[in-house]
Amino acid sequence: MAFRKFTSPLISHLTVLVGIEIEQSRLSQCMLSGKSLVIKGVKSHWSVRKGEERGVSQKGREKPLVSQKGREQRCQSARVGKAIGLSERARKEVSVRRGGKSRWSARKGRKSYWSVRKGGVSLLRSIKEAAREETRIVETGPSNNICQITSSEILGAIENVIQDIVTSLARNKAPVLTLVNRSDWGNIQFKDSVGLQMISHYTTRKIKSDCPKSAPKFALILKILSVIYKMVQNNTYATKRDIYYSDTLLFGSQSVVDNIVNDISCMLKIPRRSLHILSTTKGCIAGNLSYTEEDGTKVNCTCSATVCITNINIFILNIKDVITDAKFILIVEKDATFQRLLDDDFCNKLSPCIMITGKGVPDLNTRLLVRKLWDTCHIPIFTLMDADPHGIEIMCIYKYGSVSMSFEAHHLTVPAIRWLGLLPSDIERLNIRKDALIPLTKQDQNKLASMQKRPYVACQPMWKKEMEIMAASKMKAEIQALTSLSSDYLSRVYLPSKLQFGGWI
DNA sequence: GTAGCAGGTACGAGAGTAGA
DNA sequence: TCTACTCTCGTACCTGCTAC
Repeated sequence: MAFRKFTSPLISHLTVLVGIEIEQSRLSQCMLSGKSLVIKGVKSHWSVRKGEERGVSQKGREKPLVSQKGREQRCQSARVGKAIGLSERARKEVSVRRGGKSRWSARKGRKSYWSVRKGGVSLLRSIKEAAREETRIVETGPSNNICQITSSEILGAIENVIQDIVTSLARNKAPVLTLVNRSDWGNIQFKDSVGLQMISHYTTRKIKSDCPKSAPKFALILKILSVIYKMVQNNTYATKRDIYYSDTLLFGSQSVVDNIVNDISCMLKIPRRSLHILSTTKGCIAGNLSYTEEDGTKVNCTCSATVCITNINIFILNIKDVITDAKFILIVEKDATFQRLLDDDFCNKLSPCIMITGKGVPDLNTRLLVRKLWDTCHIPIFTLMDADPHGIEIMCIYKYGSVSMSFEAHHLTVPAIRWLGLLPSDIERLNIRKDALIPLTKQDQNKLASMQKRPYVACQPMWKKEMEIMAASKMKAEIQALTSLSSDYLSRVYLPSKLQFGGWI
């Protein structure tokens, strides 16, 4: 009786939150017998398993949970925007660049940074050497196989969480959810071959259902778990934004949903994409690359007279038949620079290559794609970032991952990535005008100082030196600062020189 | 055509708060 | 008082809409 008295109202509340109808009479039997929970009212994951055996319908994937129209509009507008070529800002930049006087000829005769290196090696040779170096690095790393998690495993993991909650209720204990401290550097270790990685004995935090402070979060976690459960069952997809808009009053703000989704992903040890939560297309790719998507669609990113830019979507992980003659991959921080290099036909002019931009901080899809291409092609990957603390930060996210997503580092990082530019030492070496530079703000300086303390900086003495140069000069520079030298200095001089003479660190 | 704003993807740091 | 946790704010990048 005591069991029923305690569990009935709570289970009722719980089932409303979770959206899963649990047969109470069977539940109590399960509690006593230790058998699995009986869940009804929604399609059992067993039927999903059977569906998997029959083959999952593509149609289901094309029918997300909510806001399908809105997402399609966003993706469509992005496609159209890219297809027409330059963005508004990029066009503005081009107009500003007109009239820029080249200073390259003026620098002829001055002792060059490059001349210090004994005899310039050819582009192909230096790149091949770099590739061999990267291969040696990755060989020491862990397996690169990205495991695919089945729907039944995901549903099972969620059911285990619910079962633990119900078991606590049955024992007259307030249910508690245990989450990993994702933002704690103490839970992170640095491995040169992987990047930032979560340690096995990480610290956790408790989300108690009987504590006024954490109870709302406890409920929201269950709510989102139920959303994920249904999406996995029905093979539908949604963005975090979609989930937020499904009940804005309940969630309050998008950041609440963002945090909980990441917490759930970390708690279940299941990547976010496997939870059927995807991101709006953000990254773009162009260059010497073609592949076949999971549904058989052939995608050609090859740059030619008509620029072809492909948006990076959630299904990038399942691409096959990757064909490329590219000698290297160039990751560009900003979309404006990406567009400018496409205008200059950089992908074909120098040597066939692939260009990728994550438009600032990269989303998961872009990071997955970089990793996928690295695993598939084994060609050198270089980054072109602003010479400021945020540029370095973004590069580190590609190379070593982020703290909060360290539990997925194996699938997202490429430690072999090299910093091609814009290096703080380039600012003085190229004699970039002072008025093209920007003073470091106090926040920039704080960020730089905190980054210098990070574990991966210790094993990158060249990076450390560049950071020290930036800290000492108290100045930063955007990639666009190179246009103060000449309008096409970046694609005509800077990048070819860097690639030819191995100007990366 | 341009500027401003809202909203989208990320990230981290630090202040504030509640509980032990 | 200390610790753990949450929330806010700031950074980067972008697009789309609206008013002028």
